[in-house]
Amino acid sequence: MSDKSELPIALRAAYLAMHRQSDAQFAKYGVTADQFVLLATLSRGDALTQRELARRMPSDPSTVRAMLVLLEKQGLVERDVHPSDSRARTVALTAEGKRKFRQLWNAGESIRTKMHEAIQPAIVADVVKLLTQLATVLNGENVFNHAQEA
Amino acid sequence: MSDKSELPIALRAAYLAMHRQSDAQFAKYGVTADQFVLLATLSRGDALTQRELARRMPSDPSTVRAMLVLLEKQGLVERDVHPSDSRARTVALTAEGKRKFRQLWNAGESIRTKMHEAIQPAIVADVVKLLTQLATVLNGENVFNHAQEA
DNA sequence: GTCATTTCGTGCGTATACATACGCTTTTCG
DNA sequence: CGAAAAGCGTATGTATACGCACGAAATGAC
Repeated sequence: MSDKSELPIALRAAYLAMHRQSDAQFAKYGVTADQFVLLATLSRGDALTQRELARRMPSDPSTVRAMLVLLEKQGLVERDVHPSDSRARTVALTAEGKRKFRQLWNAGESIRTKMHEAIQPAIVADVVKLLTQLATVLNGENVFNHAQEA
Repeated sequence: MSDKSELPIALRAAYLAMHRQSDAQFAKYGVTADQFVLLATLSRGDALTQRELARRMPSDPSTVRAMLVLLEKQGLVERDVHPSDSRARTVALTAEGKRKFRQLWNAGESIRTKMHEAIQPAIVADVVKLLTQLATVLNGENVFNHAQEA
């Protein structure tokens, strides 16, 4: 209880449960839970570079590349050369990608609803803030001061 | 905000941050974050079948098998035939596995501490309960009644 | 007792997650 | 201007995560 092991365990169990359910739900539409995350990220900021897309997911650039290759084959995303930076490539949803994402969004509603059933509505915002702080602290930047790091 | 997308996003971000930090921390000892989870689970219930081990992690049996093969090569776990069920195999930590786990536990202390810095001590137990409920609901069993499922 | 069902471990295939190294541009700075 | 540094995408390798199918053993139904 005070061995501090419960929080990591519970976080892992919750995430894996969500991921599994999402995969199962989205499988009917031929995409994975993580592909959904990518499509959702794109739908909220079109024409991102692969790097920026990876940063926002958040995920690894080389992972994102592999996902983009698959999604491109499915015709859901499109990659073009960056207008000003010839190193970079911009990524955007295709028309079909946007359509598919709307479908997926609806298909995922039951999962989002389930998750909100587990938490009292009044504290959902607090939980979100808390999880975000958890991520922030773990990623190294102290919440209270952005100062020195060993 | 009320589109219910923030909670899944925050949960994902928090878990991935924890996983990355754990991997980085444990890499010095030649094991991964997930291998640590497996070793920890074994240390709390020795001589489990592979199935039971997978159930407790929680993880997929075929994933666990792959991990066991690697850990066996490292001499951290040992598999024997089950005394009464010749289909099953029991898994247990070796002496070196126990030693290694103690090392890993200490190495992980900074991460557990970091996580607890992000959450007020008074509500840690609530957060754990909440995450556990999240997992329970997602895994299908309603929290309030264990009744009919479509 | 026999046979259908369930359960256990395994093997295979696909998709993520990440580290690392590499080639190529862009930017920076002397 | 020109060399060094940093940034972007790519390719490869390892470890998870999971579904699915298989053979073998245990369990149930009758």
